[in-house]
Amino acid sequence: MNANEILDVIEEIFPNAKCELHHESPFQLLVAVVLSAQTTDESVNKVTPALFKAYPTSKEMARASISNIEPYIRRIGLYRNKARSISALSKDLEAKFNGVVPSSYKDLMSLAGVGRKTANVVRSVAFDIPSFAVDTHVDRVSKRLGLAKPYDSVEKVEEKLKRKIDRDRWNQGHHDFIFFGRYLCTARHPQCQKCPFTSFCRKDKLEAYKQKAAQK
DNA sequence: ATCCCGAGGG
DNA sequence: CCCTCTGGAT
Repeated sequence: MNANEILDVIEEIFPNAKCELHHESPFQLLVAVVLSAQTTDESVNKVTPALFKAYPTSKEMARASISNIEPYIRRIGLYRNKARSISALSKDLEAKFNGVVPSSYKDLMSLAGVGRKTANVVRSVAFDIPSFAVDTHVDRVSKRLGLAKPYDSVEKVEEKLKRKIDRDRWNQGHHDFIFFGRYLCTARHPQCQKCPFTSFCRKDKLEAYKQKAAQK
């Protein structure tokens, strides 16, 4: 089964895969994605309503002190780094881009706390530019399904997925993999009974590789 | 390679 | 108790 066929099957199981981070503007999406690092989006959605009510745009966020931002996001973890990031990011957005979220990798990744993965999500969801963000779910699922090697970096995984999947399916395919990884092919106790791909799954090989890499 | 870090699930 | 959650900067 090739990558496009795998997507066909996943879309039968999860017909409504989409971005689940609540936001009302590209700026709010950008902040929500930064907050989502190592955190479930469900947790992010619990804190963003109050945060965005207090600071709806980069203008208000840039004026807030970090110590005023922290209480809003403390519950999601990594909160000091994240408060510092969204403060600096908002100030930069005002100063360099007049508060308008840019769409190029170069401009997006020049912002505090924004790396390749966050830039890809913003490009895809806010601007509908074909992109393929590789996060923990996409990385794990791609390697279990044999679309990437266990030792591939996230950059290499992104490159391979973009090569193997039709360009007009990149944005939807990203969310398909996320839903598959979040709700079926989970990290800890995947529901292999419900999985249509067990005949070629490489979960065991991936875990063996990780074991080996963890020693030393 | 390590650190940041709280919440929720098993 | 232990693991995982749409990472990024140092």
